[in-house]
Amino acid sequence: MDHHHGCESGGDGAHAELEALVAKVPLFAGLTHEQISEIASRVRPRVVPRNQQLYGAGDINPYLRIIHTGTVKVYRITESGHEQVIRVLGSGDFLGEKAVISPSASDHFAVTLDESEICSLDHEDMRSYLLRYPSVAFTMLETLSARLGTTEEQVSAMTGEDAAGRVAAYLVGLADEYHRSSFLLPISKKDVASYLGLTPETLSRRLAAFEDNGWIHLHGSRRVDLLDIEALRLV
Amino acid sequence: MDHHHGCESGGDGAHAELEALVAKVPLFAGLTHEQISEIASRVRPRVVPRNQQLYGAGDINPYLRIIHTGTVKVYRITESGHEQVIRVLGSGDFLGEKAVISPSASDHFAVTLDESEICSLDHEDMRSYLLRYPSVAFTMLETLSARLGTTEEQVSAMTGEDAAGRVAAYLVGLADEYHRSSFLLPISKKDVASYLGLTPETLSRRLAAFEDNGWIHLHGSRRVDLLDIEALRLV
DNA sequence: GGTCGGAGTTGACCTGCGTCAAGGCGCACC
DNA sequence: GGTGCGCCTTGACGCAGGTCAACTCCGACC
Repeated sequence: MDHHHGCESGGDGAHAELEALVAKVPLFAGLTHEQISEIASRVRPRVVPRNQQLYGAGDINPYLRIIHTGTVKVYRITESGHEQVIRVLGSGDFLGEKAVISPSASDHFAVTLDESEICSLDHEDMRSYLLRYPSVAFTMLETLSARLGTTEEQVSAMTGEDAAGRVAAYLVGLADEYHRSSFLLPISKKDVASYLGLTPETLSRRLAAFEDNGWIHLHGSRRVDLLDIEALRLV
Repeated sequence: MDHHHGCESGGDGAHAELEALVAKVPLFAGLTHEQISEIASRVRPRVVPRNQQLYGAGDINPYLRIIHTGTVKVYRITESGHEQVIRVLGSGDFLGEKAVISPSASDHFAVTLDESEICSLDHEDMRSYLLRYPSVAFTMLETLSARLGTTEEQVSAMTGEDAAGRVAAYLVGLADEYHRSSFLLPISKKDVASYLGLTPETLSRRLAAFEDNGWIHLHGSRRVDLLDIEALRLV
């Protein structure tokens, strides 16, 4: 199997591959071939190993990063040392936009969960695309607006739903996203717990209770089968 | 005292006033006089009484709204009936951008807390400004990015800090924002409690405890004097 | 300025979830 | 394929904060 990742540097062939990669990024959908080509020529592709920190709190992160393959976890650490998972990004998603929009030290961390192909774009370049290509800015607005909606939902779930409700809603949400009732958790249970604002112990107990009720079935440490989605929807 | 609100309809004088008003909106900062004038001619100004709902969950809210004066509370209601205050907007802020960016039924509510001057902009018009005037899109990106940061902080505070910590951080945040240690709460204590993910009872108890400690002084139902900001910063 | 309703306060109670602790186990890396 | 670390689970326990209830009080509106 020829591992010829598009994100590696090289000659003209590599550039053509890069263009194909950039063309697939939602953020750049709707641009002309020439515009794609311009962007591709300024992009810095890289294969990042698993568990690599992309940037941390306090860093002046100088790049907008686009994930081609792999998964990235974004989290913060509160003063009291508590780790809070903010969101998990996958193929086609971008991160580091905050520094592009308003340069400042980051207040959160980003780390790869799998080996990932990630392209980096310089701030100045990205700003110029935002100002010159309205569709890029508009797509970014769509994304940020959607993220804001998700995060707001996270807030209201934290106080409006109890542990069981949040866990059930999370599982049903995954099933909806994947269009099936059996799936692998995208992140470790520890991280799921953090994302839901719970301790791992509480998550474990709720899942065990769901399994006792015959609503779900757990397999290994990642696989989840939803047996009674309706019951889960009713919390 | 001549109450000649700029946001009322009328002849050319009113249009000039409208332009002045639009020119002051951060979202439109950096536009030329002509561009401002174009926007002003499409804007629908209105004086909205206190406690008026601007839109509710389920509505297809057809306008981007810009607040010239007054205060607007944005909140959601969870399935379990819990009210969660998401944010409070004031002079110069806008709301309803979500529907402009991705038309869909709203999932939250917006209500005025004071009599407010609010201008409405049609979706289609706003979209055209976003696509034609990059600075408008960029400013909106700045705003959404800042809101996202605030909301993410809300999330981590919910699970990372206890009630006292959240209340203290909120008070210190207000003092920073107003640059003084004595101020009026921008919203009712009930709404503050909701914003912080607490019950009114718990908020009341924490404030009482702070007062017992000599850290703050409460006056009437809205005035707060911070007597020992350092103690509050240490939770 | 009166009056009425909702906001705020205070108290008592109780429970859900965090904390601490200990043990098993899976998975990643060697 | 071994092995060891860190994830996951299970149990016991305590308490922060939610709930219910009763009362006060402010302030909006007439």
